[in-house]
Parts: sequence; C-alpha cells; structure tokens
Amino acid sequence: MTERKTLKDIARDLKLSISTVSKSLSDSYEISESTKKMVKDYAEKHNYVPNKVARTLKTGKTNTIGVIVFNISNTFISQVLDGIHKGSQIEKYDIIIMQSRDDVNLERHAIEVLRMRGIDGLLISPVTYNSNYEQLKSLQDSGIPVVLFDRVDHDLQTHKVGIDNQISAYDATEHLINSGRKKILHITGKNIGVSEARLEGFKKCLKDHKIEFDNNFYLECDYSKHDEIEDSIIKKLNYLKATGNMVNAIFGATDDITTLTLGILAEMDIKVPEEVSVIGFSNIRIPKSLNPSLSTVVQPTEEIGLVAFHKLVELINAKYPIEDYETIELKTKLIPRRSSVL
Amino acid sequence: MTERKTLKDIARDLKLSISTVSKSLSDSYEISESTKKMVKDYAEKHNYVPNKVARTLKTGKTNTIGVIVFNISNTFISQVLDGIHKGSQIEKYDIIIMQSRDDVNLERHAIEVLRMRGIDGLLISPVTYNSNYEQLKSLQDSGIPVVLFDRVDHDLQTHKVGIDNQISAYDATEHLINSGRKKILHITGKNIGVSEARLEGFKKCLKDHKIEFDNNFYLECDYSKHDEIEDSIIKKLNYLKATGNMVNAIFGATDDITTLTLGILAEMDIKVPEEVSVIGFSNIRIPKSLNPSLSTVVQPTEEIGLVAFHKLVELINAKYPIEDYETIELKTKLIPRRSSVL
DNA sequence: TTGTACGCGTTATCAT
DNA sequence: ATGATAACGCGTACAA
Repeated sequence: MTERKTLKDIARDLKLSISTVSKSLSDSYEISESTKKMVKDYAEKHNYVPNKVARTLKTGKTNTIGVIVFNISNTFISQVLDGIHKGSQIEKYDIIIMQSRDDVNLERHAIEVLRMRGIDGLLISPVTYNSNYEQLKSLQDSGIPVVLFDRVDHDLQTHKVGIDNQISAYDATEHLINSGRKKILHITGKNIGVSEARLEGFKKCLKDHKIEFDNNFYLECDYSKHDEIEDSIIKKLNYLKATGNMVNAIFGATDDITTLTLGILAEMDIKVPEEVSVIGFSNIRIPKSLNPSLSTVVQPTEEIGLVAFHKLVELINAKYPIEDYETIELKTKLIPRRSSVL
Repeated sequence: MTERKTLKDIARDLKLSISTVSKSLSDSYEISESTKKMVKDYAEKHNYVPNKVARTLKTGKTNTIGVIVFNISNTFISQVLDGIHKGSQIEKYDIIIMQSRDDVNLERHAIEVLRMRGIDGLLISPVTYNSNYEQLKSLQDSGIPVVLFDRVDHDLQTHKVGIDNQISAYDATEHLINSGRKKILHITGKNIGVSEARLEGFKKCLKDHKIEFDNNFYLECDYSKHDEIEDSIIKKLNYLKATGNMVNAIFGATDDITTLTLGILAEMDIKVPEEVSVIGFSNIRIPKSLNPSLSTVVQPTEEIGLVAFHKLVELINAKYPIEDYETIELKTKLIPRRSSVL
C-alpha cells in the first residue's frame, strides 16, 4: 500500500523547503525554472496529487456546489442534473447531490449536511412552497448563495430558474379544447411548487373558452407518498366511469403522472386518443416510443440546469451582496403527437 | 452576513478552552454534565455547525464516496444511483457523482478529481474493458477501495456487482425463438463491459437451437457517440429491408438501444410484434406505457446499487487488506409483454 | 474536570 | 530565488 505523497515528502526528498515545492507546483514567478522543472518532474513521477481538503481549509473555497432534488431517478430531474453537470465541467466545480424524496425533514437534513461539509453554493428544487425557508435563509446569510430551480414558488429572495408554467399549461389546455375536448381531467401533485401556476393556466384557459371548472375533474396526488400516485389515478378514473361522468381528455401536470396515466389507460383498455386525449408535461426522452406517442409540453431541462448553475456561480463570484434577484422563466415547447390528435 | 461560528468562537464567548468545547459537543465523559449542557445549548442557539473539512483533514476520513457513471440521466444508471443513495443514507456517507460520458479520458479525469478531493471509496461502472486500469489500481494501492458495478468486465482485482448477463441474454433469446422467430437482430453497444457476455448468451442460445449466427444480424453502436446510435439503427434496418433480408425479431442489449428501436420501428411503420418481435434489457419504469408494451429483461437496478455500496463500505471498514474478492451476479427477471407476444 | 499544545497539508506573508 | 512560519478548524494525547 503506497501512501499519498505530500508537499512535505517531496520537500524532504528533494532537500527543499515546503514552500519552495508549493510555489514550484503552482508555477510561481519567484522560483527558478530549473527548480520548478525538477519539482514538477518529481511530483509527476511519484504521482503527487494535491490534497484538496487541506487547500479548502486554508482558502475557504470548496469548489463544490450542493444540489438538492426530490429524486435523482426522475427523468426530468436527471436531465436537469445533466445540465448542471455540464456547467460544472466548464467552471471546474464538483457537484454533491442530495435527495429530499419530497420530505421536508429530509430536505432540512440535506441542507444541514451540505452546510457542514462546506459548499460554495446551493442549487435546490424545494419540496414545497417555502419549505425550510429559515434554513435556506440562514445559509444565505452565512455567505453561501442559493439558487432555486424548477419549483420556484418560494419566498426566498434569490435568483430562480424555471419555466413559464402558467402559459405552458394554458397552451396545452387550449390544444385539447381545440381538438374538441371539453371534459378535461387535471391531474397534478400536491403543493409541489409548480402545480399552482399550472392549475391557474389551466383554469384561465377553461374560462376563456367559457368552460366551467369542475371539481370532479381535478385530482391532487401526494408526491411524498410516491407509490400511491398510481392507485389514486386508477381510483379517480374508475369513479368517473362508474358515475357516468367520464372525461374525454386528461391533462397531466408532471411527467411521472402523465406516463403513469398512459399505462393505466392502456390497462383499463381505454382508447387513446379516441376515447380520451392525453397531454402532459413530460421530459422522458422517449415520448414517441410511448403508447400512443405522447403529446407533451417539453421543458428545456438541460438548459434549466445550465442556467441555474451559471446564475449560482455568478452569485458565488459576486464581490458585493446582490439585491437585484431575477426570476428566469424559460420557454417550453408544445409537441402534439398521437395521444391528443385523432 | 453572519459568519459561521467555530469552536474557537464558542470557547471565547463561554470563556472555556477549545478542547473543552470540542469534548462537550462530542459528549465526552471527561466533561461535567453542566458544562456540556451549557456548551450544547449555546452551540444550538447560535446554530454552530462543525466544519467537516477540518475534521476530515484531522481524521483522514472524508465520509464521502465517489461514484463514476457514464451518464446520470440514463434510466438504468439513475436507478442504480438511487440504490446507492439509499445505502448512503443508512451508513451516513455523502456521495459525489462524476460522469465519464463513456469517454476514457473524462473517466481518468474524474478519478483524478476524486482522488484529490479525498474519498473513502469509489464505485465505478467503467467506460470499457480495463479502462484506466492503472489509475484504479493506484487508487486501490493508496488505500482507497474500489468496487465495480454494472460493467464488471474489467481486470481490476476487487468486488464486482452485476447481473448474470449471459444467462439473462440466453433466456431472452430463447423467449424469441420459442415464439417462432429465428431471424434475430442483435443490437448492442461497443465494448461496454456487458456486451460481450450478453452476446455470448445470445450466441449460445442460437447454437442450442441449431440456428446459425449471421453477422448481418449484428449491430454494434458506439456509446461514446451517443447521438449517432439512432442513426446507425435506422441505417441497419433500412439495409436489411432493402436487401430483402429483414429480421423478424430484435434483441436490444441495453435500455437506450431498446427504447430507441421501438420508436424507430413505429416511425418506419413496422408492426410490433406482428412483423418484428422486440425484447430488450430495459429499466425504464414505464415499459407498459410503451408502444407496444415492451418485453424486457428487468435488472434489479436499485439492488445493484445497494449491494455495491455495502460491499464498498465493507472494504472501507476492513481492518486488513482483503484478498478474497467476489463477483456478485444478481438475478434478472424476464417479463414478456406485447412487443414479443402475438 | 478542564486546559495546553501539537499536527493534519496547504497557502500566504514575510525574511533571508 | 529560497526558506521559515503562521494560520485555516478540528481532535486528541497529555498536562494540570
């Protein structure tokens, strides 16, 4: 077992002082070319790797940012993470990812862990409206900037990066209405920071088309009990069917909900789009492989991650506290496919 | 902006020594209950959080493990990561994830970064057979254990956690043959550490059924050029069609390949399974929402992550160097659905 | 029961 | 051009 070399080891072996070695490796102008070359060669040969932990302790810069999401294996999230990762490659930041699993307490724990470990900044898609406001605020106050993404419905004063939820929902709803459907079931997640704006867009569209919002055509799923989502959708559809009040269209407010719904409809042998049209927010890469190909509101997932990351780095590097925070709403794209077109 | 409190601050404020404070917070028996209470209360009130960086420098333990995968947003990978995460919650480890993007040089860079930053262990799904063998070996030699998962076709001596690729492929192939298909196109990734065993299982099954392996019915996709995979599949299918040598079944060796293939077949208006049966390795959560519902070899993704993680922790905590490494092959499950059943 | 002093590996300041 | 030394925050052996 070969232990890691340190500056001290090299200094001893080369009969130099630690500081000379340190300066050589960082290519300081104070050191002669010959010495630099000798040190570098020696370091290379014995594959010296600087100890970032020590450097961090000294400089106070961790060169690490924390990311808190509800679930890494969610397709939308994993694509946003991809964007964040791309940014981090350019800016030389490491990424630590923590999951909240849509549980406020786990989210608080994640924030605590990241704070202890030391991060230069935090990207977070919060569990609910204003979840852990105090903790995030305190993190900010201690000099660690925070940027919100995706679920931006939160009172924390900072940059926020999401999409124009209301407009996107409006457009998707209108697409259903224009194809002749008026009995639209709206399925969404409970209090997940985007649901409200999407519902508003949905309602506004109904109103503009003189359709009354029917509370029977509304279902809220509890994201913190992820396994129950499927059941609650099944129950709702069965109920509507049994009461002779079946819808002819479904609006899915998240990608989990939308793809689950498609599978359920297939199992219930309900024809899409003949009997029920479906449109949804979705970011799976395979909507065209779905049954049937799914009409979707596509979010610029990678871009969300990338933009949020750059905004965070901007805050990290800011010399003076920023007061002028902005909320960035990226554009979505409506892609009609077979699930909503007869 | 409120700066972070340190032990020193608390000691000063409470007129105690740093070590008394330190010992109080770690609940040392040496300190009187009253002092401990006072210190803890004060720390709580001023929300003191210990500096993990300093602790790491002192103890040499980072309580962090590194994970290197080719792409976090791949469904299979993100589910494995989920398993790793679950394990880390129990064992109180932090996770740093790096992406290799199926590029040997990026993989090497990731290893370097993790080594600098300091990790207690590494989980890796390597880019190719024996990729960065030297670096991984050297990491091991410096006392950082490494565990391979998923792509375990690598000469590094260590624990490896994957699936019984050969048997799984054999069973999937046999399923196609039993449903009457003999002209089977095998689509796989080039040199990705699982492809070989899966191909072997495939070939063995053909042989056992007295079907000759036809090189025309074999396609290798370059994973490091991910965008080109779709094109190469389309080209292959068109070629087979044009030469009047179309297959009546497709075996997809990875989930990316399989779902892409389904989408392509739909666009080419080739009926599945009437004209072409499809079976594949896949771990998307929605195979039953696919078009048509996809027959799959389901891998125990989360379990792979969990087991690999626990094996790694075992190595980290091992008092003496382990010589007796094991390769764990978890069981897969074949789920026939509409894509392969007439 | 509490305090003193040192070291982890690095960077930075100040001498030589 | 090179070296000595302090400091980052914590844990711990040892002293009081």
